[in-house]
Amino acid sequence: MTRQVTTGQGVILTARTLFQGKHELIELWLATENGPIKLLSPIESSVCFVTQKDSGALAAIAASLGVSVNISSIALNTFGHEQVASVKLSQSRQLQQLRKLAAEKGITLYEADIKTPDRYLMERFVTLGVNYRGYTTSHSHVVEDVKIIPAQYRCPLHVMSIDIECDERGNLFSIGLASDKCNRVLMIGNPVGEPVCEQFSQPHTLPTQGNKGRFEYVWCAHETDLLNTFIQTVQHEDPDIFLGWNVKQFDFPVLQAAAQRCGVLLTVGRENTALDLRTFEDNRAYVDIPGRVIVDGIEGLKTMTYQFDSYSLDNVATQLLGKQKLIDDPDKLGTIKRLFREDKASLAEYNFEDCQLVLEIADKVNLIDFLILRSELTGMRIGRPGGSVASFVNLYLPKLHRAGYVSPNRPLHGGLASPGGYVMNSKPGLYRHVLVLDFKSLYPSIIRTFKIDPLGLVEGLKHPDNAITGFKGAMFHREKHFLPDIISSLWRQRDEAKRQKDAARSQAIKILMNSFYGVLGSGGCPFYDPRLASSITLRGHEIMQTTAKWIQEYGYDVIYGDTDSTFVHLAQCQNEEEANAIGKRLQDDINLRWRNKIEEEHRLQCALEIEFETHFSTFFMPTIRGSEAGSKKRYAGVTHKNGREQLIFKGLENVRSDWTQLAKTFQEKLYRLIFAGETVADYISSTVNAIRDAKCDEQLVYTRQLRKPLSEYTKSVPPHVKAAIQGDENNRRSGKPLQYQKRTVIHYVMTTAGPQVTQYQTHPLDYDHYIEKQIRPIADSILPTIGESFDSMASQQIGLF
DNA sequence: TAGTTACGTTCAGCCGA
DNA sequence: CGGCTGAACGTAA
Repeated sequence: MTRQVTTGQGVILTARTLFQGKHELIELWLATENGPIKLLSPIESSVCFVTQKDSGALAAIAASLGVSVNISSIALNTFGHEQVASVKLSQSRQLQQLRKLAAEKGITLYEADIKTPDRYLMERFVTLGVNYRGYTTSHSHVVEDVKIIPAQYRCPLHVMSIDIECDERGNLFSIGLASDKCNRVLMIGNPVGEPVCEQFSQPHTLPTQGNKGRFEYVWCAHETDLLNTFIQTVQHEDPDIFLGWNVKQFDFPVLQAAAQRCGVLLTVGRENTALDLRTFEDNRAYVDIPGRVIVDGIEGLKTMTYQFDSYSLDNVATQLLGKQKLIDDPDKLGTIKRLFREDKASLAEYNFEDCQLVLEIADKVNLIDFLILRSELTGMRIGRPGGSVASFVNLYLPKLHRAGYVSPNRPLHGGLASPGGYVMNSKPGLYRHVLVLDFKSLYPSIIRTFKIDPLGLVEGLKHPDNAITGFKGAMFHREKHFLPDIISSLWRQRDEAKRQKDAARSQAIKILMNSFYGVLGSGGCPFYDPRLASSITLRGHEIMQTTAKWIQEYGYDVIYGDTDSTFVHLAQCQNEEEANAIGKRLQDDINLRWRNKIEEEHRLQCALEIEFETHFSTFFMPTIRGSEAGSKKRYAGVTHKNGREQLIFKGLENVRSDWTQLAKTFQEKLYRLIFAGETVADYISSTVNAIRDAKCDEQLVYTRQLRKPLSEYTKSVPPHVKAAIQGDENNRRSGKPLQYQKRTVIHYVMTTAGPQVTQYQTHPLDYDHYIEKQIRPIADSILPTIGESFDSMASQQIGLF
């Protein structure tokens, strides 16, 4: 067999370790403009480190386990300045065994938790795009003995949206697939309007068209047929990315269970490899498909920092696209089962619609672009959610090795606490003309300016004469550091992305920059050190307090501030133009003063930047309930954006998902009236009347999360838990599946018999409860500022009952 | 298959009247 | 019954 040298470029879709007898291989699947390519690269050994003083003892432990290791000295040190030796194992699977026994004998291994493919890629600085060089043999798409280096490379990826329909036991009804090239619903049953016919167990023979020809039907005789048809379709269409809604936790696990039941191997991976599903005790599932990325829309939106009250597809589609799903009913499962029995055309429509909605949502927010950019920046694989710590390690570790250190291990018990942001006491009241000045990306700018960095801390403590003083005893070396430069580079890239109006790139960079502080303050990060986190946050305290002092010296009143923002009341101000001018001047003055101060006191270049961001023409800062003191993290105000008046709520009931719609609407209208200087007595009394007259019943539903399993509410039983217990009691009695045992959302109302889930409400709504608990507190928090009270205004009504 | 702390509100549940 | 404390939740940044 002749081996031919081949080279090329691609983007990494999946990476894993393969075991071929005694040999280990890295397998990378790439997407290229000429189709998928599989790269194979032999790994000689997997590496971790041990201090040289422990290396003899470790060798003895390895020998006792029969593990063959190669321990050799290397010019690297721990952060504690101990010399280390590299530990090479030919069988990486034995590493955890070795680590465990070593730990029992008090020997620490370093970097033993880094997965082989991750190390392979990070040591080569490869994130997403690669140039490869290797050899092809019989299969032109397989390249062996590969060498890779990073490349700026992109090619289009083929995204296929997938959604399944099934009953509560996971018996499959249909599988919907949607992409640029393939729009199909695979359905168990017979063609719509056709008589029952055995021959339709042969799929693909007669695709009929769905509504308006948007998709084809493929009829399947039974579950096994459906699964095989699904596998054939996937292999034929060969997508790079599967996209779905909760697809990792639901669709693929259900498909896998069905496949096992039917004795089918779910060979949906490239080269007909099988899907790999691992489930854990807490019911979480991890799915891998060799050669294909799996993107969950929900995880993706969360990674992009989108937030929704509910992540149901219906709700997110409504919020983002302004659409409704075909079926929006409380008994969704019942409807789906009925449609499967009686109206398969409608079920197919519904199934396909969901596939399309996910594609549209992904399109709308540029999800795939974002994930690709994130992968390029961090080295996380495209479909991987979270991974802030792993991203940091990916970026930092290879640089650290080149500076002569190995990574420390993460603290055993989560590490010590470290202070967070500075929140100023507020001055409560109703104001005209309040400015908000924000430090842009405060924590990243502090890291940049004051050279906060794990290596910098080690080197700074070693050479305090050439270091910047931090907090909690920290010293940071003036030159030896990585993070400040990583942030500076990201900052430049972000400015460039903004200039090119590349929102996805700008967003991906911002999220990455902002994750660095969180990572350094997390006990889950190997570089965690309270001196790092505190040197960021406590510098933030100093900056906030000094800024507020300066503003007050100019003669303006600082009424509040939180972490990176300062609220300034302009008592003498007459109009918006004047306010804007003052805001601009404050911004420029403060920036100049910080530049000078940091140059003078620290001989550092200031990267801090304050920005005049908002002018509230009217602003309300409440007191803490039942107190004279000003509140924190709760306020409301009116801004003017593009000539349009906008009422903004922060932290108040209006933006809280656990208050009723009644309360939110009431608060918004009440504030509008008060801000406009109008009377409120009529509005309040009419609202109270309307509640008692049963005119607001639809708005009285409470929505709340059950954030842990129902059985774990042992210390107290709050209302939503009471409702959940009673709801599932009803379910149990009527033989229905239990709804509230796991973490979930609950909708309930307050009745004269206490909290009840909406589904099983037996008693009348307790209107007094809603007036006292949803209306009164909202009125009470703002009425005193206009010299009124809820009791005096609602007294006529209350007197009547 | 590990980003953070700070904060306010409501309610349950306990204690002592 | 009121007063107090802590659990639970959701939020700001």
